[in-house]
Amino acid sequence: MSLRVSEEPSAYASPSGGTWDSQGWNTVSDPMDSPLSNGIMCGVSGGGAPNGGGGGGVVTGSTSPIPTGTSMEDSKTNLIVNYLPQSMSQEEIRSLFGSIGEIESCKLIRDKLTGQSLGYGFVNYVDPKDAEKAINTLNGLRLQTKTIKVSYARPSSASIRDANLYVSGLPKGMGQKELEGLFSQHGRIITSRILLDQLTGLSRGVGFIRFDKRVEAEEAIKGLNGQKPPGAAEPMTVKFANNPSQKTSQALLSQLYHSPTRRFTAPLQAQRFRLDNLLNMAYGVKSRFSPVTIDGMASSLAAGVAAALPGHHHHQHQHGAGGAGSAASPGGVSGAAAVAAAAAAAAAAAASAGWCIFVYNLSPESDESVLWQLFGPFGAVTSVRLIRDFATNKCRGFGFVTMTNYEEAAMAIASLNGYRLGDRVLQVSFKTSKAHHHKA
DNA sequence: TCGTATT
Repeated sequence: MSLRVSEEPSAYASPSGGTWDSQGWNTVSDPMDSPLSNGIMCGVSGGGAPNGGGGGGVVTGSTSPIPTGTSMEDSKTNLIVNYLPQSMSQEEIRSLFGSIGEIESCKLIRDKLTGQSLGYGFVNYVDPKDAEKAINTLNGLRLQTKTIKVSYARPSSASIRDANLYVSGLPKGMGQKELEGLFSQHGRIITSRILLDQLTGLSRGVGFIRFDKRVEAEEAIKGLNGQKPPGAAEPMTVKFANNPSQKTSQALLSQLYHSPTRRFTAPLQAQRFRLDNLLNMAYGVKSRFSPVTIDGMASSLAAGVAAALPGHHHHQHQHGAGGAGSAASPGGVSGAAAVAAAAAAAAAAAASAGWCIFVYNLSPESDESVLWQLFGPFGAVTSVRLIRDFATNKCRGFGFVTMTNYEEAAMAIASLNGYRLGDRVLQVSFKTSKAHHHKA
């Protein structure tokens, strides 16, 4: 069975740079306004606002990290991590959660076709104490526009799949608690959310309910679809939610399919946007100023961009006659496949290179998570490294953070340099000795 | 009238 790719450019294949993962600076909170000690929501919350008052404010949802009413015998070390930023890789997750304790295994769930992150993953610790510590320290951590959720994973089984409901026609005045009250008679609710209008913050009258078990969701549909909520004038619609990622798979494939011929003919500027768009779609790489260079593919583009960047000490690449177009498919045998491979290579390079930032005047008690907390809200963080004293294992007062995108790194530096952390004033700058850091 | 929660 072959893959059918639409000939029509889909709305998602627009080269004009629009992405469904719209992350903007407007959603990045000012660190001055949210001290670290308040930036993390710990443990079991009694149902307070899950978004920490910041972020996009598009949705409201429950984030109780510990499954109530379930024995935890089988989930003392294995965690599920939800609401991960689109650009976060498995290795970044390992880096983040590895700062808590030894990890037995770690897996980011990806779309089978495109490799796109589905926004959640699993971290299994060796020691149950570390799993508990990860929930207490990392649940509610804000990374980019997301607030991650860290909770014990339920035992995997078919009965808990496809248990997510989409509800529309809710009274605008109905809140999350009332929504849960309505649905809880049919089973245990894992998450609920009501979508809010971006501008007004008011309910859009639609939401999601995820039950623990699919049978519970089925019963809820039977009992509530077409019913009027208490006091409501109109009936609501309750149905299974769309299966995620279908649309994005199509979009990426369509994008790849339409790319090859244009790669040869488009002017340089257009090609740069196209490459960026490809990266964006493939891995959520946002910036047009990625420091990545891809040998034989886009090195001249990258060099050209690099030359225009202040404070960028990137070493010069020899850009041969091939230039930007030289990586396109040989002989056009499999254009889409070639571009897909090139995009994958570019994205892999993007994931392993970046802008290295020097952070000075950290307290001896600091750990890696503080670096994630400080820099995560500004954009894609590839890795953090806290320098410790060999004997005491205490922080020697400095560390390094690698960020994927120049603009995000620059914004982080501008914002965090001089930031008061406890009784210390941080010094934050691009690392000066080397151009940028490549992970081993 | 649809965000990304079970390897």
